[in-house]
Amino acid sequence: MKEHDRLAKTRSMVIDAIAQNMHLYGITPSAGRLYGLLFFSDKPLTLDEMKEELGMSKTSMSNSVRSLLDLNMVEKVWVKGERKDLYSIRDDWYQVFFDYFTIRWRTAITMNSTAMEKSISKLNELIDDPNTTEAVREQALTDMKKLQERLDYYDWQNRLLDSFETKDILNFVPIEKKND
Amino acid sequence: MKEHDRLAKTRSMVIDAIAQNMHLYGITPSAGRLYGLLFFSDKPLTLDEMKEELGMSKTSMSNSVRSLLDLNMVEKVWVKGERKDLYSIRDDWYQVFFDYFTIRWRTAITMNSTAMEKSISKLNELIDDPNTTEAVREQALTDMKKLQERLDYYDWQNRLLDSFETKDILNFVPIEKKND
DNA sequence: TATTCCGTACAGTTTTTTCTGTACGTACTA
DNA sequence: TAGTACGTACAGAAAAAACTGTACGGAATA
Repeated sequence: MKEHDRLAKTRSMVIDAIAQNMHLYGITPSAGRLYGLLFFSDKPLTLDEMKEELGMSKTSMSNSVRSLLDLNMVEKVWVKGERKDLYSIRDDWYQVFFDYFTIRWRTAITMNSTAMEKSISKLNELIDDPNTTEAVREQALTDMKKLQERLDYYDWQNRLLDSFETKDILNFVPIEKKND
Repeated sequence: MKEHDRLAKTRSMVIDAIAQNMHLYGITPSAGRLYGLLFFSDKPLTLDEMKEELGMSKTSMSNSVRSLLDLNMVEKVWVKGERKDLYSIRDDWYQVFFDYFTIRWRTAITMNSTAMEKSISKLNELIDDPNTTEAVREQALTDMKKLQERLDYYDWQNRLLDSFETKDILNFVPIEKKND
């Protein structure tokens, strides 16, 4: 069985690396290991198989799978005559990469933008209020300028994310590398 | 003091949003709050001022500042005749954004690529070994193909990151939005 | 040189997150 | 309809992370 060990060791080295870096996607190392397992698996796996393979509880597998599903990194597969749910890795890496930004970054940018727009509106009220002292009005104007700059930046980020979502970015950075 | 409260409330709303979304950069909410504080501060702050403002320990401030420094989100400022270290936010947002990918993503991609290249090399040995059974050889070939595909994907990511690092991306997604 | 002040390493505590086992709702089977 | 199998909600346990106070090394001051 020496040769199987060599194969397994090779796999686990890669899985370790993947698991360790999965935090970039907000995924725990455990879910990262699961992802690595699915990466090498040539057939979809059930929760019980995962549990068996990783020596963890079924509940953990269920949760990990969900977090991977949320990011479209994994998909549920239907297999005729199989009662259990089956999951396999989604192998269009580029789409997964783009989805991550659409799902996580877009949300964050929107949240921040919304808060800042609300804030700007409140600051405007404050500035227009005749009872506001000059010192406060000045401060409000300074804050508003900062917020406005930041909103411009978020607008840029949104446009970058647009190019991900539409895959336009691939015109600029093509999948096939230029042969030069 | 009603007007100061309104100003403060407006700020804290924005700071909350920032703090909450800072996890995208692998920054804790606490460090995120600090970042928000520095965002609005019109002068560099000392650790003691931060500690005072956020009601946390100086040690925490020290750690938070370091994590922000690591990502180039904050910079140490020298002020004549001041013994304490002063820190202010780096306000070239775009650069900060690019730096994040250079610092965190590039590292991760390199780690994964290295592991996979090593793995491929081991698999090649296994394939060349005359003692290897046919079943294992086949499996090794399958694994190798997967790893090779993944390496191509990492190469694409690296090229995307190159365009960030060189700021070439700004030719594709310009800071100034087109007026259409 | 002695003294004071500053930032951080370190160890211990608190808080948060992750993981597990049990229990339950739903869907398939007989 | 009763029984079985599956996935997940929930509560508690274990592990990890964040936070604090103390103590120390190094730099500025006197």
